[in-house]
Amino acid sequence: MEVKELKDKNAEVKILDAARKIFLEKGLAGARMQDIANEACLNKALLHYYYRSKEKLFQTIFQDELLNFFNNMQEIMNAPITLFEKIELLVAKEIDTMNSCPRLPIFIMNELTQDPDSCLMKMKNMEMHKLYAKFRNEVVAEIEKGTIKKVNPDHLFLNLLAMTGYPFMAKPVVQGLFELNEDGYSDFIEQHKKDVSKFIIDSLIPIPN
Amino acid sequence: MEVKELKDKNAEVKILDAARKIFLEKGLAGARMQDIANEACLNKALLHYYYRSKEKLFQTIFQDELLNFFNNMQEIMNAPITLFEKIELLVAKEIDTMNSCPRLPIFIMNELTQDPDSCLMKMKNMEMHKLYAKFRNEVVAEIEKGTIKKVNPDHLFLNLLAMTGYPFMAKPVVQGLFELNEDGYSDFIEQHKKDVSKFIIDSLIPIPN
DNA sequence: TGCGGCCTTAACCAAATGGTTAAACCATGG
DNA sequence: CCATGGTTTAACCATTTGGTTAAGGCCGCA
Repeated sequence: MEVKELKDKNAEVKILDAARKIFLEKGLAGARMQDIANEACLNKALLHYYYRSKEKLFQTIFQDELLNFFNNMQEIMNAPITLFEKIELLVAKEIDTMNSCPRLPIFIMNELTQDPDSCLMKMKNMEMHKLYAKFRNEVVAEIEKGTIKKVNPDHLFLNLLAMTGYPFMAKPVVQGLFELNEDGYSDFIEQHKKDVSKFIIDSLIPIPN
Repeated sequence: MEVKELKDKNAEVKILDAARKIFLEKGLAGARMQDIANEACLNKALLHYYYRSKEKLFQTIFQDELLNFFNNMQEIMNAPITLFEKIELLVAKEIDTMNSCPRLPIFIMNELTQDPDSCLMKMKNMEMHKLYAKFRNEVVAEIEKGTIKKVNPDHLFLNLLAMTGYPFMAKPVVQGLFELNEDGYSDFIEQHKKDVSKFIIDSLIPIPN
């Protein structure tokens, strides 16, 4: 029985891993069930045995990746650290996550764009807004204390997400624009991590009188 | 002859317009030739008559949109205005362009990700790097004059692109996060336009002694 | 060893999809 | 008024694709 369970799990996991890879690479519309089966070294019928349809399999993967995508945020938002530390951590961890899976952000955003209604629902379910409210409140509090400049927290947070996510979504453009090969791109991203933190935090430090 | 030419153009243009709409909406893999034909109120065979294949039709559209996407940059980079004015103009015009076609950036980036090799080639053809070099040189010059802080022009420029492009690419997330309906989103983007310019320019102004 | 139930697969199916073709259409010029 | 050229269409075709099924395999168990 143990051996069988192991095998089961392996089959299911193999499918999931393969599906993740193919869907991330080609998106829902571009992915073929046969590609996933090949990637998993399994028969196509297996996919339908474990997951009823392409759509179901996709939703399984997508839900997972969406959580993955916003996971760091959850942790960091609730950590007992200063605002500046939160910003630094958010930037660093977000970039690290994407570095380990560069197609994640463009995949997520593209599929969400294809089906924005389900997006709003999912984000409600994940209580994204409540999560973000913590950040916003802290920014407002710091402004009232006078420890940071008066800025709009919404735009601040969006800019943070933008500067961390965009370099991955626009990877080919970045490589073309700055004439970077793969190694050069990696180095660039590593610099970018520090640059973004500094950029944001500098923008918040009040002008000394 | 005039009438026929008019008709010709109308048919070709109708196909192109329809294709643009469908491809932008669903991407290359998700778009169906029949969808395009329906959208254009024409027979599917017409598409193949004017453009040999789906791939050819797509390339026509894509090349066009890529130019459209980087068009503002070209103009503004060469204008005889100050660096700060260039930054303001870049942000404003880039956002205006995307506002009139919100799916453009995610479409471009997603398709480029699907085929990064052709991306590098296209960007070489468009001399993007030469175009960007103008901006970089101006930043370096201003730094040497001491009129702006010492910053890395590459990251500065990437951040500019990121903050302008990301809000459109991540539109569903932005709407979910800040609980915005369509009107609220439009207003938010309009604020964002000003916010980003200010954010960048403030980050460049040297700290007064 | 053989029974029984879950796994796995090759073969198959219907629908969708990109693409072709041959015939009809239609304005123009002789 | 017909011949001619490009233009438009309905019907058709081959392949791909998501999905099904029925037969066999494998494993623990008696």
